[in-house]
Amino acid sequence: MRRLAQGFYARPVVEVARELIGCVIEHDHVSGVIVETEAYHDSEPASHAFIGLTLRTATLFGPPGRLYVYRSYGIHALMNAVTEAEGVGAAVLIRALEPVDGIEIMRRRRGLERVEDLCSGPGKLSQALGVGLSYNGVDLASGPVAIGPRPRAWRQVQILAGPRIGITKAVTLPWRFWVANSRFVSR
DNA sequence: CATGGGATTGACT
DNA sequence: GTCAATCCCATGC
Repeated sequence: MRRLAQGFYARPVVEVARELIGCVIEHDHVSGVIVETEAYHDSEPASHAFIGLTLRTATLFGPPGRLYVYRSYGIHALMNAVTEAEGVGAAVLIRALEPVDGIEIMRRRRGLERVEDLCSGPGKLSQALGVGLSYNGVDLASGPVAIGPRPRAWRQVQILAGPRIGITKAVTLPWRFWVANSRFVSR
């Protein structure tokens, strides 16, 4: 699969979050189309990067086009694509996929049958793809996880925007994007 | 060194 | 609708 170049990520995070909708994410022959994203930026308190550069946030402040993976609620691995210039802490959380390849592998990893339940949440899709904490910092342009451009059929889909989910600060920013009428978005 | 919170999920009432 | 699981990391003593 042809991959998005680093320049794609080296732009304002909200723009990248919107444009990642419809793109394909792939790991080890398992793949899906991104149908839901959220943007996070160090200027607003919902972002992990808001506290500044620490051991945890180092990947966020690093070069764009890398993967930021962290553990949520002690249980789940959540995946983000790092954006903007090095030194700015900004990333796009991948929140849901429409499964494409390796659906049987996803079912085995998730222990579930329904296709709509495999990747319809940020913790679910990491498990379905087989991506864990050890992937923090890998380069999306050359590493084991790849993101490619929108297939032709996905170039015209309607994208909606609204408030982000599951946060307690900056709750009104409309920085969540999703495909209208998709059965594969979270919730 | 101890503590507290969290960008979630699945099970249960 | 409610709620617990579970662990990494930042912070404070």
